Amino acid sequence: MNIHSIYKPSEIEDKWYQYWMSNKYFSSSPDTREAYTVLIPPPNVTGLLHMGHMLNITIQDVLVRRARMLGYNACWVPGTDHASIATEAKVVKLLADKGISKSMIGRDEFLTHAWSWKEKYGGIILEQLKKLGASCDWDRTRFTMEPSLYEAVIDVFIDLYDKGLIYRGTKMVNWDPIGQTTLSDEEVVFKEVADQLYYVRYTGVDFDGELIVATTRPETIAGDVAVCVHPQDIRYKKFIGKKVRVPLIGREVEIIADEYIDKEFGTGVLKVTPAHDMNDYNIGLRFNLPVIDTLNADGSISNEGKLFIGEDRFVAKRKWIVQLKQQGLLVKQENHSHNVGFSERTDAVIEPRISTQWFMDMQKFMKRNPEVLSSVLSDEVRFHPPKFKNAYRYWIENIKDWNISRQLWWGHRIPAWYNQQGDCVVAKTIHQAIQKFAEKGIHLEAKDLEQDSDVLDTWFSSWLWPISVFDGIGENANTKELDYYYPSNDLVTGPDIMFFWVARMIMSGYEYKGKAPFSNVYFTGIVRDKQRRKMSKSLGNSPDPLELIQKFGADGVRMGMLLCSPAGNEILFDESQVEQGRNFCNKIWNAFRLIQGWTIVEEPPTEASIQALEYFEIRLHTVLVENEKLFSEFRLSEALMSLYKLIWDDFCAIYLEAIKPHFGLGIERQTLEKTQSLLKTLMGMLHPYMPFITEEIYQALHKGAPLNALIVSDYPQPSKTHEQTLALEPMQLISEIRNLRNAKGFSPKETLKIYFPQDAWVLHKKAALIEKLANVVIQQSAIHDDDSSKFLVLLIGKFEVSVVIQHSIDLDKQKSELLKGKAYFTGFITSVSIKLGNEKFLQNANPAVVKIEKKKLKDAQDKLQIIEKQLIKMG
RNA sequence: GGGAGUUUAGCUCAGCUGGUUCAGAGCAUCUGCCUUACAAGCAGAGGGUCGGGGGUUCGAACCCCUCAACUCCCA
Repeated sequence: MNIHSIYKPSEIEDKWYQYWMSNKYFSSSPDTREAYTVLIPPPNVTGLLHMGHMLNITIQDVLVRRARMLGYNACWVPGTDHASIATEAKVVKLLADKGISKSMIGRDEFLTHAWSWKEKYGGIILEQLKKLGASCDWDRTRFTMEPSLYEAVIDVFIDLYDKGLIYRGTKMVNWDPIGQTTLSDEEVVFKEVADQLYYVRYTGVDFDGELIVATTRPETIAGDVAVCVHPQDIRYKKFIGKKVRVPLIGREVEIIADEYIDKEFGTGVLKVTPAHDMNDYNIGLRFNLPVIDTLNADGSISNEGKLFIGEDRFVAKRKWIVQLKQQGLLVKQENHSHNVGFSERTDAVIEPRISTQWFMDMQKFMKRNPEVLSSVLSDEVRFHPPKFKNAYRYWIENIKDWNISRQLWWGHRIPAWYNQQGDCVVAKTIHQAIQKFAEKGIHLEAKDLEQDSDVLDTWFSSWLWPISVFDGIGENANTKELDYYYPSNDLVTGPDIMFFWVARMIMSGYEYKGKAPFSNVYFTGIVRDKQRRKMSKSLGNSPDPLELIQKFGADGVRMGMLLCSPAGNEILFDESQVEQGRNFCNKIWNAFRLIQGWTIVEEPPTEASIQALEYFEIRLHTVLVENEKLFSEFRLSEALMSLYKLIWDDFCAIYLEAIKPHFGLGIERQTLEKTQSLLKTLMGMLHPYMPFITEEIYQALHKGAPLNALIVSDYPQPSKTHEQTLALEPMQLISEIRNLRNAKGFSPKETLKIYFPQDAWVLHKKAALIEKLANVVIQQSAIHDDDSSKFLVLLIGKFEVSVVIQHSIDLDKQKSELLKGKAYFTGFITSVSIKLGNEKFLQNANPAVVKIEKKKLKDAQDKLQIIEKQLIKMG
């Protein structure tokens, strides 16, 4: 058989993906088996596959494929998220390039453009996932804005409104001047910014002198309605109740006092601008101050701003500074760094802004659903790693009302209707709205009504994902599928959306299903480059995932990503990791080639084959048991590593080398068949991680006609008959003989003679294996030669192994090595003896520990004795 | 400003309730090998005062205190 010596993933990957798809192996429908459900964190329709997805999807696929092989009815639901702000921004830009604005074309036409954009680009990311091998049930692909999911969101809104959990209110909210919409608190990202602190003169009106106010935002001075000092501040106590003049504007405002003021900050005097700062707004409420909004929605100065009207806020800021300087009103400026909020989506600097929005009353919601917190604290919903529980708890305990309206068109339109007087009802259709108005005693017609023009926060749809993908919520709920698949099992996502999404899914789960939507949440790390920088488009430090797959193969990439990504840790991506994955594929490929190339002879298995098999089966059993435990703890990378070592070291380097026939000879039938079956088992164990190469080899071993494809065959189970422990001495002996060859420069081709005593039964049991792997011949009788220059002695456990040497050896070096050993064991014996001589140790330590210490002492004494005997022989 | 976490080999990380000869793994490095599956390979080796200091204990990488550095979250 002629198989290429280099594994070529591109030649087989598409073939197997097609095969799995056409055989419907990914699809799931309810049956008598137990369900195993995973919901994809829906990527944005605007998104392209990046390294974060690669990691995330790989982990999910490993879990899903493993569950499928374990006999669960595995269901992995894919889909995408409409991403209001991001998508709308893309479409707006696309239209702007053609000279078209939203207001020119109106809502309906804009949405037509948005939909066609979605149709064109929205599916790209899902196609990319297929290249990675994702075994999603593609027939179940959902989109958060498709009709039934849209309807579910609207129904939930109405339901929560009717329950009194949603209200409309006027509050200070986060305003994104670029997206021109409000944002929830979670969508604001605070960053440390190096800025200037400006000291500005406010001259007294009814007193001589002035107050100096330190501010970072001179452009909002026009909105000042007071200045405020601390009531206990002796510097300013005398001015409280007097008036100052607002610089450049001339407005007279009062000097008020409030505990909120930090006496140490700046001059201890704060200018109060309720329209543009959360804290100022609160002070304004306490003192019943007016609100002067000096900014427009797009961040330019409004008419109320008096100066530089229409200029952008940042331009206006510079102009204000110049003007203040010219008028001698700027005392000084100094460097000052502070935290500034940015829009998560558009990166615009957020403006606090008073506006009327829809909110969800979270305090009330949490009172109805205390399990949202308790389930996580009690591990009913387990976080991996658990350290994220703290952050979750803090967030829930300090939860703020959720601003759910967005001033956008792309999204779920809020089902609220207003008449010309501004009265409002919440209803699914205009007809129902008319009816609800009628119930209030207001009679009107459709033409008198207008629907709220805003849409809902994207997360207000994603939080229903675990239920809505099964059409399990809303007026037309069909609970047949939901009852079977809900709750899902494991959720894999990044810690950055713990509040946005994970927490809220738990909320909707309890509100609508009375239980959490999943049992495990696995938080992946954030993928960074070697310099610990986040992977980002602007830095250009992210490799193109598809190119990576092209170059290293999907299996190689999957393995590379997984090897270095324990749960919750950051993963520092480097191409060398994927290279390791590729090399591993090649190794497996060549093991397969070797086996396929053998010719059969009708002979019983050799001793070496039998012994190698005994060794390997114990290792196999151990790793299978180990893997079960590691999987239960979501320690995927460790499980993979142990599998890597099992295949590379135990299977290839030891087992295959031991059974390998000498050149020109054939393999015993029974050994070959056993070996093929072992390789099948290994392919099964590895399949969840590296689906393509394992399916290829598995099928080839079955000559293309297996009973079941590997993807749906049984996951290997540890056998009960291999509980014995692995005797390490033979392996140690092999390794020491090889080491000796290396150190002394003996050729691996030269067969050495060795001898070990009859009572060294652990070695005798593996005699044939030792002979083959170490290239030695074991002598049956002791080597009688007083000339110690003719042989070397190795200490294996407590057995002396003599190696006959034809070459002259360096006796002094040999002796000094023995002396080193002597010193070590003498020291060791001393320290253990002291421990065992210590009354307190004997009293306090666990008896088992004492026993172990005694054994350690005995072993060390034996070894020391052997070394000493050796030294005496050498003279 | 408040909170959480991290610090173990050159790099990325394991190390469970303090006790096996416990200081580990992979990668990288170095040495020797193109040995008939694989140089994307084989056989070996070296490498760490477990961030610093103090304490508790018969015994500390592990528990406590303190200092330092880094990361994340919240305001």
